[in-house]
Amino acid sequence: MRAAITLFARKGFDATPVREIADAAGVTTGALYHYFATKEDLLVEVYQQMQAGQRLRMEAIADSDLPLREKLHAIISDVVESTIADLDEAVVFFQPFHLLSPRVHEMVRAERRGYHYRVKALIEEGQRDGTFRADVPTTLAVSYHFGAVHQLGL
Amino acid sequence: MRAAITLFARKGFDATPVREIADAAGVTTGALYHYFATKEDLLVEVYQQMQAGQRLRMEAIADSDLPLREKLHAIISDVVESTIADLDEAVVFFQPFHLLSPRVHEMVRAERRGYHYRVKALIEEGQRDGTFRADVPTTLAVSYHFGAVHQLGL
Amino acid sequence: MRAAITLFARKGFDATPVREIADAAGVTTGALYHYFATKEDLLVEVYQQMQAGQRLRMEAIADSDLPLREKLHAIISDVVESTIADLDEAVVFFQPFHLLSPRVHEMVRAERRGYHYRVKALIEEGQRDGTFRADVPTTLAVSYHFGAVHQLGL
Amino acid sequence: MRAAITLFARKGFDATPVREIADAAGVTTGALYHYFATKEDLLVEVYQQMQAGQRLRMEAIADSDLPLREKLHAIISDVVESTIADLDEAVVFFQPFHLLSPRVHEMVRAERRGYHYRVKALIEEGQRDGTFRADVPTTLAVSYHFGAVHQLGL
DNA sequence: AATGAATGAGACTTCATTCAT
DNA sequence: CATGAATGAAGTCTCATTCAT
Repeated sequence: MRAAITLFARKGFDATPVREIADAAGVTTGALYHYFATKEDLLVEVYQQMQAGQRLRMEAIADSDLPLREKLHAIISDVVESTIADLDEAVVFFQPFHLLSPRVHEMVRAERRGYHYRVKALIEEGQRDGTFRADVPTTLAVSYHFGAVHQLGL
Repeated sequence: MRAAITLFARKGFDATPVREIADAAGVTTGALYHYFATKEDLLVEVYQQMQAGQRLRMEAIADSDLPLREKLHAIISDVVESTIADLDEAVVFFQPFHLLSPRVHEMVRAERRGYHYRVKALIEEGQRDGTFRADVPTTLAVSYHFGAVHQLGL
Repeated sequence: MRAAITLFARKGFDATPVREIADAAGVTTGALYHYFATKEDLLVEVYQQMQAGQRLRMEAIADSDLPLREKLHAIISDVVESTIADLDEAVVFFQPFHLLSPRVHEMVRAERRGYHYRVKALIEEGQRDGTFRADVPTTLAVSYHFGAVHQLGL
Repeated sequence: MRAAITLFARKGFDATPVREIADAAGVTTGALYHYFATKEDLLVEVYQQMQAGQRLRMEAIADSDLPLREKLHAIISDVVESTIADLDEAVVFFQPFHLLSPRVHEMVRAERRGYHYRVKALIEEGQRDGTFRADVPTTLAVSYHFGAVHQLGL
């Protein structure tokens, strides 16, 4: 999966032959197909692993007892830091996922929805208790900042 | 080129057979190859057309005699509007271009650099004459806002 | 298609690589796939051609104004003769078609049904007008004789 | 071997992966290869088992002290009955064996020859002592009737 | 200029078979 | 004896590109 991430980041999914992934990983294609039924399956598992990691870290922060303002700061920082920490992973992760198979597309969307939903809840909590301004649509705020962050990372 | 944009947006460059573009355009592959030497050439011309349009509109605004603040507003608005006006084009345009061929990559980078350079100049002008705050790195400001805008558009 | 018939007869469908058919036909695999979308498609067309020929000849006899007894004789003779005339074709044709794809299977069954139905009608006509014995189930008679003939041919 | 027969009957030899046979039999491929050196070997043993059974039953009848006419009747009946009793086995058994490996091919031919030889001997005995008509080529009679029977069975 | 059949390299995937454990 | 991961050759099919007409 490491090899796959690196190559998908560098050349894109379609432009990366399975053979090359296998070589980079030091296995034969046969062996690779022993563990991943399909090239797409490999992609799916890569995404799942990345998303699970990101979600877990976010939830740990959200469930902590930091003040709201610091929670949000920590969450955004985590995105920036993890992006920088593994650029290949980030490149794959923030790829226009509508180009990928419908299966991956739907999976990413679902995860993303959950992620945004949780962050939105935090902001709304802040708006209610006066920590944050309440005169801006929450969704817009979320999208705008994440968008900016992602773009910076890449 | 219209057909190519639509298909590249929907399925990605690698996943779009030349044959399909030709069919969608109502020509034969032979005819298509008469005008574009290569599939990649077609992509290059698509990018050039899109970039030329965007740059021209930006420069018209920058060279106008609007007040600085309104110039920047108009430029950003133009990005948002043109994104919305032709989503397929936008999807192709804001694709991670490092995945495309080195040739396209370099072309896009060069154009992008020029575009940012011009916008940065406007901001710096504003910072000098007191229109804008001067305590933020200009580059960061540019990237952050364009990043946010792009992300919103898609 | 000639090349395909020969090879399918000699080695069976599964055991015949597309490459080999193309070579035998003196074309490239690419060209072959230009005309037949799939290896299975090629098989389907081979069957259709064979069945159309056989049915046409049978119907010509059935619609002629020969006496009934001679019609049946001619039909059976035609099966024997065409079997001998092109053994490769016969080998493919009388293969256990349930092993082939469901699509071919169903097509062959449908044709076969039509063929048997026509022959059965002739026999029944003969039974009604006293030309043939009427104390044997028609279906059994048809199956028995065709079975014998096919087996002899192969 | 049971599993193999079922699958060979249903999908054909070439279209049946060893893995699937092993799974159906509830063993691992490794274990299967412990008992059969080759996929083809498995096929050979399947055929041998089927042929041995059929030949033994035939010889028991031929060596009995039934009258000739009843012997032949019993032999044909046995073919019909055993065909019906295990259709999967019959499907494999009456497959166009020239498609199988030369080794199996030759084995089947040899057995078949022996079988036919014995039956032919019975018929000739009957022709000499006047039980059967002697104005038909024996070989043709044998082939014709077995062919019909096989075809009916399948 | 247009056509579209042909090319052939290369992609994904399967599978009989082996072998260290 | 059994396991099942690993091997790698081979198979089907796709597709960018060419070229005679």
